[in-house]
Amino acid sequence: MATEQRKREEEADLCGARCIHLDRVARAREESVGPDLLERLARTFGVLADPTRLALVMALTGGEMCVCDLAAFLGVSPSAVSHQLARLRDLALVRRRRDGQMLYYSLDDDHVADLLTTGLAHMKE
Amino acid sequence: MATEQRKREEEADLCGARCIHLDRVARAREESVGPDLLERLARTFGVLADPTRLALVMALTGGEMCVCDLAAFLGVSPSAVSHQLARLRDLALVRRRRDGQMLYYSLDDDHVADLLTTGLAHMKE
DNA sequence: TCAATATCTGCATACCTATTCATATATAAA
DNA sequence: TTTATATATGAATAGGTATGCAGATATTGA
Repeated sequence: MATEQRKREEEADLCGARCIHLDRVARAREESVGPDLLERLARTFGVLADPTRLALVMALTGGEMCVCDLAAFLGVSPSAVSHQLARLRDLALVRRRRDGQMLYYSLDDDHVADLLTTGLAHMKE
Repeated sequence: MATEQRKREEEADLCGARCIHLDRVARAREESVGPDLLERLARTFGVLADPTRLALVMALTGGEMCVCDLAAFLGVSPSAVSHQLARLRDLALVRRRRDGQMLYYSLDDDHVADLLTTGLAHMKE
């Protein structure tokens, strides 16, 4: 970790920029989160970066739905929806409940809906 | 718009799923946002979907920084940072202020920081 | 006006991802 | 146990994207 920071400082001299405010760069480093958390957070936002999948998540804010409901709503194949749901599950954005042959999906917690409302609030300005 | 919904309903019969809860699908449609807004929102999350660019935005939560500061902090070329900042500007996530030859970037509003904190809160569970 | 610095942008490439198809798994009913 | 339905998953492909490089633009100062 410390070696990586050193490496970055050296590269700073090589990349042609010489106007660096060392204090601000240092503070940004102190406040920065670890690479693993950063990676996971980026993938979480990445899940919301597709219109189809975003519509899927927004639909679930109204309550649980099964895979075929979502496929009908989105106008895509159940297979595509299942792939997308697997990504959402992998990042713990949704959870599922089995009832017979069907699986009902819902949002994992309130944070997910919060992200949508905050994002929408930013649009309206 | 109405024709598009009809099309989706027809496709629902073709894609092999027959367990549809029409009421839930209908409600999801009523509550859904327009495709343009959906597209823009998806691109907004997409901007936050890259670890490097996410680190960039998080750095700006601590105050404004110029391009070379960010390049040094991230360990990438000023060119790459500039490309990324262009995307962030395009979606109004950041704004810039010129002072002489340098451009200082900062977050556009509090929503951006809110997205980060909500996302991080979701990680810690 | 000319040179230097900081930033921007078009192009090319390597990587990532969304979808479809085919197939596998799981549950229910006959 | 066989069949049908609902969902999951691996592989392949097409489209999107992050990056670096080269050149362009903007501001400053001589």
